[in-house]
Amino acid sequence: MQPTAQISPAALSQKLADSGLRNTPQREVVYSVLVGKRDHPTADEVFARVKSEMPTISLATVYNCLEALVQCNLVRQVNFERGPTRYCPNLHPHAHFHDEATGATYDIDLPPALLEQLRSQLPSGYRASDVEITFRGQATA
Amino acid sequence: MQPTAQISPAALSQKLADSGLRNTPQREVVYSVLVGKRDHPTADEVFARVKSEMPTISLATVYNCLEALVQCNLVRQVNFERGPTRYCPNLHPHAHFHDEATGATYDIDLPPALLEQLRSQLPSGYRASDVEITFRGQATA
DNA sequence: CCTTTGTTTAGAATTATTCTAATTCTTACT
DNA sequence: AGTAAGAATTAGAATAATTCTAAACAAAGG
Ligand SMILES: [Mn+2]
Ligand SMILES: [Mn+2]
Ligand SMILES: [Zn+2]
Ligand SMILES: [Zn+2]
Repeated sequence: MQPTAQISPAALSQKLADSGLRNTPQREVVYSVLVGKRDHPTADEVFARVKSEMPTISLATVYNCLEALVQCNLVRQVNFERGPTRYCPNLHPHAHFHDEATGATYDIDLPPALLEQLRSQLPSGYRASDVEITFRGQATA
Repeated sequence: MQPTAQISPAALSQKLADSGLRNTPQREVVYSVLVGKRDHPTADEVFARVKSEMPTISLATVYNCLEALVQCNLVRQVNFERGPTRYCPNLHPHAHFHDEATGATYDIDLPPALLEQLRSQLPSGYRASDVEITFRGQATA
């Protein structure tokens, strides 16, 4: 759960450019907030964290920035039931564990072979671009 | 994808009673609509189908009935991203395939051994009461 | 019957998110 | 530099799914 390799501002700009998007101070700070505390915050939580660094930013902009980061594949959206969307900058394929008691979310690494095994369960004709795995329960650690 | 074994009204009543709930005509028709067409309908879709049999039912009641059926474990809720909750009367452990193009949802059976393998990936201290697996992609069948 | 408790219902409220339209910023040309 | 065009930001309104509220209705038990 240690902070992931932060990509450089230049790399961020490049990734955005690859999707036809510009870099902006808002996008940089939203991204840095996400990598700074990888606890799968909601847009509201990101907003609160970003405001302390950039008090004039608006919630709409936070939503826009998050959308931009998702679009250029620097951030993943994570959903539990109908709760607010959460944001995850961990790009390695991984599953999520949602602790029902505390609401905390943990990344769970999965061996690629297991993911392949899962995919292989699909009947022919089903082409999956993505597999999403969520554990729900209680973490006593 | 054939209609699953319909449980009898008596069994439905029993299941409801087990959770301290009564059976009602509304709950029976909501349940029968779900088993009648197992395409993972939303509450709105259930509402539309139920209305043709019971035109006076309200949307609030459909939500209440669905909640009751979920509570007594006759129906599962299924969510894709932030879309409206869908309802599934297939009680066997299974995954879902969500066709991005058509919006259709298919049940995918999984060998219990594979589910066990997934669970075994959890670090000690993580007790999962539930695993949820969703494929996203395109079904050409 | 009468009471209690559960259920249904219509409509209001809530919540997360998206949309709108005005302003500001960047970029690229002249 | 000066200007036009396109992008991004912003505040606030709108939307959509769901839940809540409070009143009416129904069933069950004494
Ligand atoms: Mn939760
Ligand atoms: Mn879809
Ligand atoms: Zn994650
Ligand atoms: Zn299903």
